[in-house]
Parts: sequence; structure tokens; C-alpha cells
Amino acid sequence: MKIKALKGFKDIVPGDVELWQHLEKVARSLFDRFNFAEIRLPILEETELFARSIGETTDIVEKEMYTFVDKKVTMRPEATASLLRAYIEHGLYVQKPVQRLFTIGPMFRHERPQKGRLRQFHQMDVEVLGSESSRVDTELMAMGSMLFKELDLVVSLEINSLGCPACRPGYRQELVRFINDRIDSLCADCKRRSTSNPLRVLDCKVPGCREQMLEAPSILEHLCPGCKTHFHQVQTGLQQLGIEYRLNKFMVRGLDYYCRTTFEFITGDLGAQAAVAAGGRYDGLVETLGGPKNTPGIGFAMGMERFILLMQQKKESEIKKQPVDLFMVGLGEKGTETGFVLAHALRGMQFTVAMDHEGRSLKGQMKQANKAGARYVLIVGDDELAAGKGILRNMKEDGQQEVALVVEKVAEILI
RNA sequence: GUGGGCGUAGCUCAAUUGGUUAGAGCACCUGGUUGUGGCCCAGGAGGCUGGGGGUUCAAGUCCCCUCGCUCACCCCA
Repeated sequence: MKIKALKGFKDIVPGDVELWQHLEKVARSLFDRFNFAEIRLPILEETELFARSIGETTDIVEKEMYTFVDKKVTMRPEATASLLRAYIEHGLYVQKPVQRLFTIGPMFRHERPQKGRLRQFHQMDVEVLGSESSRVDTELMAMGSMLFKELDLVVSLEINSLGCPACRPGYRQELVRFINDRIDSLCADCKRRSTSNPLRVLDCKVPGCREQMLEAPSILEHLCPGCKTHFHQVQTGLQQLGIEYRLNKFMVRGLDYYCRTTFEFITGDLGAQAAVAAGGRYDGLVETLGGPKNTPGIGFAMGMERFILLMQQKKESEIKKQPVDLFMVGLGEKGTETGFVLAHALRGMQFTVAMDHEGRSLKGQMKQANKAGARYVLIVGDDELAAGKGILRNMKEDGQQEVALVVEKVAEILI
């Protein structure tokens, strides 16, 4: 019986990994320009952390977490909870009142895999803690937007506001009334949602439900003055930065902690998965997790697998790996030995050097060099040893010259 | 958890309505006269046809079970 990777767990093999590296490189550069600091977080946390932050009754907590029941620990299904835990644990709010942090890594949810959805998947997560400013909301969306642009991906931005504990309950009541008036024409799932999570009825995909909900009251018309102003400023900011967006009053969030601004970067190219990145504001969460009162927060997560799928869909998405500067060809015991030592020295001087250790013929080694995409080949055999000079062949230009078998001399030409 | 589609070499796919030792391309290895890559040519290696059972003189092909992959629902990045 062959052992295979678990369902929903994937290897990222050479050939694919280059695209991942490219994504991370572009993203890190961007996060840096927006003045975010990296934080690295553990994968295991107390189960309690996720139950409290994500919400006891969400699908994630109820049935999708990888939990070691006996040890009461869980593999993180998302990053925000861990990040806030670390923020509180280390008193980061004391060092600097506004923290701008990002983290990159694997998340785990026991779901049935499908396109753009795995059990171990990877997210890049960005959070700003300690600022209520609408500029932060705008800036985060602008950064997301810039990332897609720099990766040459086309997605659209949708935004909404979910209100706050002051205005949402009133809206919720009105929505429930609206839903109950037509409960009979809604799907079974929506009937269930009408009591458990009425806001979710808004983004049901069943056409019948959509039609029924078309005239549903909008949260945007029920925002309290504070939320209303805040959301207005967010939009003004987006306009000032020339960020295109669309208002989507049906957009809600799956995690309990969100309030006010929520947003999604969506695409139609990933099958059933529309959201490539999504997030929003969560002003009460830090306090809920035992942190200081009145610590606002906002953040969003980017699904890396989804980015990769989009990047792969583009024809010209070939990312080349680092070229090999030199392929060392050794002939005979002595020549191979000399080449081996030279190769090591050159690597110490920052050159990328490849060498074959399978005792192939000169022709065989030349083929390997060609496949490796080597810029140069250095041939060292008995004749070369006798003369103290190796043959350095330029593989791109088809010329070759003699070079003294001294590291510095070879390095001079490789530069 | 529920439903649909699909399982033949590392990859992409063939195999005449069940019929010899299951083939091809790509990739891989070795050669094409002494020590020079790419293109070309020749040769080689690589499959218990996902697994198990059944029908039959005969099964990759038909039937049943099982496992896996995949897409979708739910939910979500």
C-alpha cells in the first residue's frame, strides 16, 4: 500500500514552487512599502481561542477544525485569532499604539476539497490594530488592489458595511421581519438561517431566495451616525486613490467578529470560489480575547492557492528559477576532484554552481549542463590539469576559452 | 455530511462493438567511434490497466463492491 498525501493536503513541487516564491516576493515587497511588520505565529493554539473569536456556532468551529480533543488544542483555521492573541500576550499595544502586522502560512480546515479549496491552505494575512481611522480601511483595500495589479491579475473589489453593536441589532430585527413575511418561498437552508444567522440569507445563492431578498432592507440605510460617517469616508478615500469598487449590500461575513467595513476581492475565474481575498473591521475582538478595551482592528486574508490558480491561468506565467552560473565538468578522478574543490570555492563567492556526480561522459555532462540552463561550463580533465588551465565554455554564445584553474580567475569571467 | 464526473507508464492520452507478449508522444537513461550541450537518429528502462470479487474459453473493455481523484452543494480565502 503506497502512502499518499492526505485528502486536501498538497505538495508544492519544483516547477510549481517558483510561482509561490514569486507571489511571496511581490507581496512581501508590497507589505514592506506599506510599512507592515512580519509576525510569525504558531500553528497550534488552545481550542478556546478560536471558539471565542470566530464564534461557537460558525461552521468552522462547529465541524471544520482539526482538534486534538485530549489536549484541547487546535490547528489554526485562520490567522487573525492567533495574531491578536500574540498582540495581547506581548503587550504590543504598549510599545506602539497602532500596530501594522502581516503573517504568511498554512491554515487548516476539515472541509471537502474542491477547486481553490484545500484542507491545508495558505493565507497571507494583514492586520492593523489600534486605529479606528477610515483611512486604514481605505489603505488596506488600496494595498490589496495594488497587489493584484503588480501580479497582473484582474479582480474586482466589493465593499459593504455591517454596522456595529449599536445599529446592527435594530437592522437585524427588521431583516428578520422581512424574512418571516416570505419564509415559505425561501429554501430550506434559508429557513434555518432565518433564526441562526439571518444576515446569511442575504447572500444565499439559490435564485428563488435571491429574488425574494432583492427588496430586503439594506444595512446601509440603518447605520448609526458613527458607522455612516465612517463608511462614507472609506468610500471617499477609495475615490481619492482611484480605486474602483462596487457597493454590495448583500455581502456578509462568515466569521462572527466582523463589524463596519467588510470587503472582498472577487473573481469569476475560480469556479465556485469567488473570493480571492476578504476581510473587514473587527473593533470589539481584541477586548473579547482579553485585550485592552476599545482597541479597534481591521484586516484581511488572501488565499494563496487562489492567487496561484489565477496566476497559472495566464499563459505567460512562467517564472524562471535562478539560472546556474557555472556547470562544472570533471573528467577522470583527478579532474573531477579539482573541479569539485573549485565548485565549492565558487559557491562561497555567491555563484550558483552545479555539478554531476554520476560519472557521466563528457557528452553526458554537457547535456546535464544544457538542461540546467548553465551560462558557462568549465571542463577540467587530465589535459587541463597538465596545462593548469581549464576550458571555460560560454553556453549561450557558443564560444570557449582557456582559463587558469584558480578560483579568482574563473570568478572574474563569471561576473 | 450529500450529489455528479473520472481512474491505463512520471505527465498527456491510445488500445477495432470482450480476442495474441497493453501502445504512442513528452520526460528519463545509454549510444551515434578516443574529450563538447541544443536539432536529428538508434536503442533502453518504465504499467499486477487504483484495489478486490464476479461473468466468460478469453476482461483495460461487462457487472458488483471498495479506495482514490475531481467538480458542485453547505461553508469559506
